[in-house]
Amino acid sequence: MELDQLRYFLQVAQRQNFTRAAEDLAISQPALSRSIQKLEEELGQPVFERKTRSVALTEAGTLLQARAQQVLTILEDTKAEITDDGQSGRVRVGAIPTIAPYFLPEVLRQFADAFPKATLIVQENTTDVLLRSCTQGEIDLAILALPVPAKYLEVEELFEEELLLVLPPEHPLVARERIRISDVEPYPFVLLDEAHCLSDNIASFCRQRSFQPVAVERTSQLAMVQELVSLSHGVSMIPAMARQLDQSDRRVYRSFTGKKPTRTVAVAWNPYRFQCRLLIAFRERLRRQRAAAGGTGSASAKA
Amino acid sequence: MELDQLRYFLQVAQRQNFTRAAEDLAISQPALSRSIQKLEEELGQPVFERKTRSVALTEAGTLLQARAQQVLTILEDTKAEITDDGQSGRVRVGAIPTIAPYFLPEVLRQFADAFPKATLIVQENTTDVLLRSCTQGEIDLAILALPVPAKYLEVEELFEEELLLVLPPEHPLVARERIRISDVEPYPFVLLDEAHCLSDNIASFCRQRSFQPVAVERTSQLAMVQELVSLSHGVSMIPAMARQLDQSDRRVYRSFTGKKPTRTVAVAWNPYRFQCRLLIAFRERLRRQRAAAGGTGSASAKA
DNA sequence: AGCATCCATGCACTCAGTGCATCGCTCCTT
DNA sequence: AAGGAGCGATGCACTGAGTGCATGGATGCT
Repeated sequence: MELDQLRYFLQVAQRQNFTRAAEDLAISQPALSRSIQKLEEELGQPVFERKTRSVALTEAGTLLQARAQQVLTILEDTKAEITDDGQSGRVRVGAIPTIAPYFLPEVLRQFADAFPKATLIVQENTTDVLLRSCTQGEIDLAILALPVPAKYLEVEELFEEELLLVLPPEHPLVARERIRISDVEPYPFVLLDEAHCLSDNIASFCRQRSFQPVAVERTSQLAMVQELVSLSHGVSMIPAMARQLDQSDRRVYRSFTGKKPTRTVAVAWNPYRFQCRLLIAFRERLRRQRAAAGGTGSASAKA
Repeated sequence: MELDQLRYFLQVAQRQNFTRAAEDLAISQPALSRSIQKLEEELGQPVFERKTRSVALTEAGTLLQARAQQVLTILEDTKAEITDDGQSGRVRVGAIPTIAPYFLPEVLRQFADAFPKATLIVQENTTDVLLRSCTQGEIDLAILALPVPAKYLEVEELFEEELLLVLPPEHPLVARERIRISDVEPYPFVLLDEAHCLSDNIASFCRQRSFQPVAVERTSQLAMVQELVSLSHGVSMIPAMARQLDQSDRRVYRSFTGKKPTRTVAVAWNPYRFQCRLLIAFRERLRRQRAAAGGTGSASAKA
């Protein structure tokens, strides 16, 4: 049994397809086939069930997948731990799409300046994918919004951030001095796909006020939501950090009067993995950024 | 990093010597040197400190040793778990020298009959070595006498066994109807090396009766103790199971009157490792043997 | 029926890992 | 002080495991 075999195996298991996995691994498909064959020969039974259009893990394969993952993570962490000089290394950050472009760039810039030898890798994905990646050691930490449904992960809250009402310029509510959450109930919403946790945050906040926002349209990007609001397709709620970067005058942001809707931004990581000094430094920077981001966010909301 | 490199590394770490390790691994010394060099190159620092007469682990090496051990054990167990058919496989048994030749052969014979496809490997060693081997996954279970000073190991008592007094035929105590433990205090003892736990068992038992046995001679084998007793070098105490196999009439065995000295035979194993069906079957056989061995032991003691 | 997709197999090649011979260093012995 | 033994490192040549290319064989889609 060789480590390459295990890496190959894991890729095939993930892709459920030899050809694609071979491409990912930058080897030829025959080489991959033979490598897996050899592994199966050694184990005395197949790890994949070859179906006509794809492959599936056998029982043995499922067991091997967990252990192979574990072994490779241990070795990777060991290597990191030994070579940890606090300066060079790799930090793989995951963030949800409604945070990434608004919060990360400044942190990344500062971090890259402070640690020029470090390699930063950013992955943008939905909460569930990020948490799985974090658990499996594919990323080192994830920046997302509460709630975080994950056992075995350490979660630290960074800051609470206001969700602002965004309106088309000609919307009747624009003229209002004070807007309460109940005031928006009659108006249709533009929301993100259900995969995005921001939709959950908004729905959850509305539910507390006993109404369900009616989505007339669902998009996959926050920028698209903003554009659709400008075109009067509906109203929406946008995190303060996204409002910061919005230079357009084709929409208007308003802070709610009374109890304001918020989301809490947090960082999650796998405490069972080795935490190199670079990682600890990165989390420290996230905490420092917290004050800044949270502060600006609120300030802007009041403006 | 390759698994072979880790295996090589562990062997060198254990032997503290490249040449010997190479012999163990059945590769040439240059090949081993280069393999380690490559490993060190990948880690960016040496794992061994080359001293003139031997090599020692560096800090990085110490860390790597633990992880490499862990990884190889996981993989070995995974393989065992996948290929576990309850019939074939390998069982590595360790036993202390004062149990091995008297208790194991019958168990091994029965087990080999019941599981002809299984491979049995027996290692005879002192308690501390066996426990370390068990923890590190070098053996699957260890048969020894209580107490077992090991955290992280599961211990199951098998049976309690009487320690018999063994005397030269012309010894004054031979004529006695009843011999109490205090009666042997004046006589010099022939004992095993201090490395053997039987010496501890005997010393501990005597200490409870407020005396320290005086050893005139120390040997490394129980058979040698028996022979020296025959030659009137002293008296000794011998486990009942060893008396069973002793056909000689050049020494006499006596059971103590009153509280009899005993030792408790137990089996220990590493519960964090995969327990293949063969292993479970082996332990089951040990338990069954318990009745037989314990029974015969006591019966003989009374005779 | 024809085509696309997917994994397995035949064949030739390359280079990483190995063994042999030897070097260089240190320590021990006389 | 000199010679020898022990130990790891290095030069060099070789071999075979792993790889890529081309292709086969099976299945499903249109």
